[in-house]
Amino acid sequence: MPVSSSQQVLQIANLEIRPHELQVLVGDRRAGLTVREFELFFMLAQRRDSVVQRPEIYTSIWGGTMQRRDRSVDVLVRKVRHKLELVAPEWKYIHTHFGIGYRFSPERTSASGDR
Amino acid sequence: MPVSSSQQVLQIANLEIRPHELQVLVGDRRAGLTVREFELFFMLAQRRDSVVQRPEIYTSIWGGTMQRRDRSVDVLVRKVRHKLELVAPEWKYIHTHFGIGYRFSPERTSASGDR
DNA sequence: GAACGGCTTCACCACTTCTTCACCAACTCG
DNA sequence: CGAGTTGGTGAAGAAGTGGTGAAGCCGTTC
Repeated sequence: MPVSSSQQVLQIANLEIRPHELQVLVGDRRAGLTVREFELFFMLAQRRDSVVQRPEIYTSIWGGTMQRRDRSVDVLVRKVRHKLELVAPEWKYIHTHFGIGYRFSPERTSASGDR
Repeated sequence: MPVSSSQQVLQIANLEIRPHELQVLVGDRRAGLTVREFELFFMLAQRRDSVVQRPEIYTSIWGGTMQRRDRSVDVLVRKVRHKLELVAPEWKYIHTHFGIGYRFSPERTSASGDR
């Protein structure tokens, strides 16, 4: 039977994203994201290289409308970044666009060892 | 006559899994799983290293749709883990992924660093 | 019909994750 | 440069999820 595109495994840069398992892998290492964290990361990854506005991110994950000054998205981004840094220290995936939102674009940083 | 792939004996780590006998062996020791327990274990073992979501496990064993808060899968996992620990105390086979499901990956638990 | 084994359900508890808050750093604009 | 706004971060309480032992149910065996 066919697999919907949202369930297909994504291979981006050094990442393997498995929607069906809610897993993000860097080589043989697991990022260990929670369900919410994965939803955020996957949602951004699907829109690779585009800036996604905060309210849109919020609605996509929590549904409903984001309140002004709600920090839920920021906190979630922080946690995802942290966990990814543990498994891929020399990479940056989520970039901040001040006053707008976030953008997923894998970029290698200037650290030495790649593993 | 030919044997379907799901009936082939699986050799994984220190385990021998015989689908046609519904037996799991560790060396010459039998795990002594019941039919249900074997179904669970075998189903996960066939998907080695992938995270299988709870509702999928449920459907695979009981059929139908898993109710929210249904603990059948958890309890079954508990029993399988227990019986395997009796025959292979220094191994872990079934790993929990919080909020998602379970993953079969044989790992030695004793104090010897490997990664 | 009593004993037994396996399956299901329940309740309690430990642990993980989520949400919110406060404080500080970074950025924008005049 | 200074005021105001936006994002980064750590922490704490709340909420959710899984581990676990045991009781009840059911069919089978003796």
